[in-house]
Amino acid sequence: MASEQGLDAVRSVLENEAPHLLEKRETKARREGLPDLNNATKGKVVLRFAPNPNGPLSFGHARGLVINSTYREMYDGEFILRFDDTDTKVKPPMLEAYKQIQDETEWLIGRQPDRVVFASDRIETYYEHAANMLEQGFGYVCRCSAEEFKEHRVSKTSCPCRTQTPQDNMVFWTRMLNGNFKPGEAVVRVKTDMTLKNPALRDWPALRLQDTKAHPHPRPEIGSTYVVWPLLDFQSAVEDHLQGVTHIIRGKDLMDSTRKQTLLYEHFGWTYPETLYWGRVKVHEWGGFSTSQMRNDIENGKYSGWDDPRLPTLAGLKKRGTQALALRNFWLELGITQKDISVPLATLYAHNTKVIDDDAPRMTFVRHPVSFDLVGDHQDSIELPHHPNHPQMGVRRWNLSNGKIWIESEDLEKMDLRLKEFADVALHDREARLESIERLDKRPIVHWLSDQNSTEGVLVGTKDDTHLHIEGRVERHKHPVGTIVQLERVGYARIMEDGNLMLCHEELQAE
RNA sequence: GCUCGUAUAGUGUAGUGGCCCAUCAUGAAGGACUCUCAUUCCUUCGACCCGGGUUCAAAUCCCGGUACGAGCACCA
Repeated sequence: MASEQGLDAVRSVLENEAPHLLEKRETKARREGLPDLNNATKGKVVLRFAPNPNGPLSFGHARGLVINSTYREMYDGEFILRFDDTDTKVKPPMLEAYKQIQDETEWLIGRQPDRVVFASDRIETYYEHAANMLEQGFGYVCRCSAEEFKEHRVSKTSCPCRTQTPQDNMVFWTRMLNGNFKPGEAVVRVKTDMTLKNPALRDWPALRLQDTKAHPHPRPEIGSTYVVWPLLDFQSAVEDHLQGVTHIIRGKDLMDSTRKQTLLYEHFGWTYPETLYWGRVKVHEWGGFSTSQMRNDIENGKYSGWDDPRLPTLAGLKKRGTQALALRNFWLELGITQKDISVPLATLYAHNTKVIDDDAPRMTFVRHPVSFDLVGDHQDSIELPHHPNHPQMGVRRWNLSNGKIWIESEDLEKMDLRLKEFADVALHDREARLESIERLDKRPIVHWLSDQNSTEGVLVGTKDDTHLHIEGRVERHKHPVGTIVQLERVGYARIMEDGNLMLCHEELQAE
């Protein structure tokens, strides 16, 4: 009917016979941004992000920062940055990382955290809760070796220490604090249930001993002060409660941690925060990087530092010109699904391009340049816009009075070229003969450089795990260090401290 | 092995029983604009892991299978 009499005819029939069918269907709106939090009241939400400062922040850390701080904005709540620096041997903190992480946090989320907490400043507080736990009988000092306890965990049997009286436990606890035990000889456990289905939850360890003489804490004010240190599950659980954290959003690798901590909260009579998890994210182009592996590779010279652009650190990404907003948009788009995913860098680059293109002045870089002499009448100078879509950004003026120009060697295959914004030329030997100022035909348009307005320069970048190093001529400019420019026909680049250019989005041209 | 979790286009993502022959982005291909292989815009391509069940109705709920991931550290 619609095809024969038109839609209007159909409509009029419906109006008469079934008007309700014409009512606008309410289409499900695609959800914008992050989903609502459970049990969240505006103004009362407290979130935290708790990295170990054993190195600067990496790409993956950005997720925790972005998601948590975005919820802070959504609910007008509080965001805590907490340094979980309670291990001095396996993953020892790095002193410089404390400040760097705070700086990077501010860079990424655009504001300072509402609170900054150092776990290593709060050891006495954790002790109080440990003592409390022992006195109340839901914790005990276990003097079994790790191997011995493992057998108990597997066989669902209690170890001999489990039935000690609170008094005995307090005696052992004091001896732990006094350094009468060596690391490995005693540990404080939370009494749960040795028959729990999940073996990970059975009487889990809460505090242990560390040889802080041999491995002092890197913060000088802490150093070797303490020998008893809380483990993550205990420290984090107690601190979350003390700080009034209402929502925890973290990796699903910590799901069992939530269960362990919930058991502890039950003992203390506390209510566990709402918890959300995200799955693992891999980037196609990056293998597995661990903080300790990166540290090794930096020390042995494989990478130039934490800001080596080949590294998935925030510092490395920043050096390549990745914008904080692009990173935020990227993580917000992924959301908080529990799926394990693998994303290509192209996705991050797409976000970055959107952020930078409007503000990126155009510049010219001629790779593998070949010089030509202009032959024919031409003006002494030309003007080029800084940005084709934004005339208000002004123009750059090139001087052509010495008649010498540079062209990319890759463009020489064609003899007839259009020098962008200038003239049609024909190449012969090292001469570029002017054929027309007006564009007359469809010959390819190439970028080029006036000799007087360019210097030798280097374009660097990365290709997989190697450096890209392209010699060429770079246009003279007055942009400050750090400016993101667009090298026409080449790509976006960041102006570096040494005056060279760093490609923002690796890929193309394996040279 | 035990425990837990997840499965929607190439890659991500929306979707919590009917508005879904499935959203949005990215990607790829084509096109418009442009004196950049940029930006912007348009078009096209492409998916509900498998098998049962519940229901008038299932991507959505249940069960089973499969796949992938994580935890079972005196690391975080």
